Amino acid sequence: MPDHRKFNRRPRTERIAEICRAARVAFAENGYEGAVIADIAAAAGIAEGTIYKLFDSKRDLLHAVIADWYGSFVADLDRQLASLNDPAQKLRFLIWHHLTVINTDPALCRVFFREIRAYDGYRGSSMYELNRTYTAFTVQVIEEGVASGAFRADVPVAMVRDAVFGGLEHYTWRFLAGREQLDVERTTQLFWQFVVRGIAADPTPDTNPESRLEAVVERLESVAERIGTGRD
Amino acid sequence: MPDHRKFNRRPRTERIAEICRAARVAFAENGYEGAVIADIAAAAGIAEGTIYKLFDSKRDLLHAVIADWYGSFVADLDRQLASLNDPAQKLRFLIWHHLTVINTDPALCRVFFREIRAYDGYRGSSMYELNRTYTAFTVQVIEEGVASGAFRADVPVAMVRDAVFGGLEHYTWRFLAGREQLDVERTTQLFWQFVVRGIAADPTPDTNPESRLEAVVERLESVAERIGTGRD
DNA sequence: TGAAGTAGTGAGGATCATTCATTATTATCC
DNA sequence: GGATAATAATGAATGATCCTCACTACTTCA
Repeated sequence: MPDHRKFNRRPRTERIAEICRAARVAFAENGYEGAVIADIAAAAGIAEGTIYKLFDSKRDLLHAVIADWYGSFVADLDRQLASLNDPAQKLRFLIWHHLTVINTDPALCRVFFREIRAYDGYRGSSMYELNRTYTAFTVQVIEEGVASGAFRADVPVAMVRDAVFGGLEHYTWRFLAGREQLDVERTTQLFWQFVVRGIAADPTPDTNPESRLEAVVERLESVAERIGTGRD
Repeated sequence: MPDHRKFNRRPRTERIAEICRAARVAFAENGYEGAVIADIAAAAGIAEGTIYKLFDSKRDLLHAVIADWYGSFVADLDRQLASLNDPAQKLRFLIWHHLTVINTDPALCRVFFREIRAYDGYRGSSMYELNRTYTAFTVQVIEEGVASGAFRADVPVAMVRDAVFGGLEHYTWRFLAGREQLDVERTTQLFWQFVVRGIAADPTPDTNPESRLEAVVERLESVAERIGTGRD
């Protein structure tokens, strides 16, 4: 006897999960704008209106999808970090981890970069909190390094955090946008070294003292100039 | 005698300029999505259709607006750079310049970050070329520094470029999004030092007189810094 | 068994970007 | 000066798409 039921009724949480699955595919394939609610509904086997019974808006649906994905890799980050001792090595791991996430799901990363962070209500949203939780690991590791003397005391922690995530994001855009390949290991190594060592040439150990003194005097002069001319 | 002419006919280039002006205001105030073509047309004193006679699409209009703005500060960057000698100082200037642009027109920067770079056809677009021209200055300066021995030979140039622009962008988001104030001078100084020196503790322990002298100068420099940025 | 509660529907409203047939104005040529 | 071509401008209509809402189907529980 065929099932003539017109409505396919499901428990709320399962329906939500089904919709999220369909939405994740749609957002990843077409981006936020390009994804169409009607298509997502069709893919989930329901009517358009049903989505709006469970989500406030298309943006709300996107947030649910991203939160789900984001949570999946934030979860056990602290456990993985705990197995490392050296702050510099921890920082290296965090860079590697971030690149791995990007490499694993570039499409969703792209949507996140484009739609979540720059969106009006971002600060104060749960997405923001989740992102803070994620980047807090990096902040913590840097502070740890400062405390242990491995990193300089005058490191602007928030700025370095943003240089790490902003830098990796920028660098990986050619991978996120085009078809270029991302070499996680190599990129990790290069970026990590840059962050830890900067770009200045290593101070030459045994140059003659006079030239070093000269360099010091030059710096003094520039100090004097700054004081003298005051604010430009 | 009143002018009964129904159409207000203008030369093509002037009309384009008028539309761009109105569009720039609209995009800055409401973002790309939020800006409405009908409103832009009204502000420019024309009918909706006229915009589509001069621009292919809303996105095309956005590109025109951004290109115009972008070009205005890329133009004389090389002239300004030429007045500096030291690669490190040039790098400092580029960071300062970028922060100044952000500080001067945060609304348009926001639209640029959100809409242009992440957009599908970005690579290969004229926007992309313009951006390359802009960031090429940074690449050039870093390469110059490598050649002169001021920067290490193994510096991953493209990566540092992206760390600079990506890092500054990330860092300034709190300013672009909220109402927080951006301290250009201080941010320049901190970020520049981070890029040049990295975050690792200086390897040379202060046993010999010269390095102790250096430490003293560092303290002097930080005094000068405090004096320099002491206002506001 | 019927009433209350919950899940689901899909046509229609609202908002825009975009098109196009048409009209108005200017330039050109005889 | 008038006809004609070229150009500028119009605004109503189109279509895509998010979202609402009055209503229907199913489930549970008294």
